[in-house]
Amino acid sequence: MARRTAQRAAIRQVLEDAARPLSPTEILRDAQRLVPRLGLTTVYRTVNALVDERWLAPVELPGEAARYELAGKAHHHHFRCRVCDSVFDAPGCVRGLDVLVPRGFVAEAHALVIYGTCTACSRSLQPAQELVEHATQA
Amino acid sequence: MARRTAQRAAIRQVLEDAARPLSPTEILRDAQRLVPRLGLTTVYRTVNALVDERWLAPVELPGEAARYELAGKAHHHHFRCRVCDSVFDAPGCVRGLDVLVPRGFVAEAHALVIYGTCTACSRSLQPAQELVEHATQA
DNA sequence: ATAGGTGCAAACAGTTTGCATGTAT
DNA sequence: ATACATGCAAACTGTTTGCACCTAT
Repeated sequence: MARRTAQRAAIRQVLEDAARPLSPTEILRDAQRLVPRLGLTTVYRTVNALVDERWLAPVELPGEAARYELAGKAHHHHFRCRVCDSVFDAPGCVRGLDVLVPRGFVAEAHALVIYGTCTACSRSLQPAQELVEHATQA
Repeated sequence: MARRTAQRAAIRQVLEDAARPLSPTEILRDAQRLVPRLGLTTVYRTVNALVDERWLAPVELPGEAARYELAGKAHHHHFRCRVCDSVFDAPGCVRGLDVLVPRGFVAEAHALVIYGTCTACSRSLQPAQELVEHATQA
């Protein structure tokens, strides 16, 4: 990461502006508005480099592509909307995780993902669900 | 899953005997002791079928291949050993997850993975770590 | 006899790497 | 000028699919 290039600036910009963790393809899509010729390879290479230098933190999710967010945030977890597939930060943590750790095991870290419906999708889902039920009954 | 075949019997056997969730390759390795000609394709197909008919439950992990365990267990979570990469059940759950859910979001499910060192690896790690420190200092 | 199952090889998706070209320094 | 960065295409890994052969029913 020795040079200042347009693509790197664009990628950093996108991640700084992001309200939530982004996947490589999301980063590509957003950053291409700034640098249209940007390739997915460069996104991967840059993101990996930014993770290595601790500017980014990977947000890994069960059975899915990792998302990336700015490093250095306070300990938190993530919420994944099942409708729009977006991932959001869920600030805070819970106590008493120790009771889950089997005897003799040593816990060092944990990852928690909450699945559900985000605000925007809850709103637009209401009418959609009615339609589905309607269609199913008909 | 209409027919009773040697490979399916072997796969089921392995999963019934397993003390912890297994990945497709782990299933293959173990089941090949019973049916040497077994192929990975069949493991995938069978596992997927068993998940469809709710005999198996997938255990999906951040950034890793899914493991599979018998369905119908009580709600629980998982512990992943960073030394041997095995996954273990972590019985129980924690309360108070709701506080993490952003306002307006609707939570439906959650997944929790605890990372650390399992009993067996904690034991064998002690001498190994000393070796590492020794080597590093030297 | 025949529908269903198996295994190989090929297809696939997501990610990484090799290499020739381009560009910040 | 030159080392570093980019983008394409090819390689790779884990998983799925097509197809000819096999086998439980």
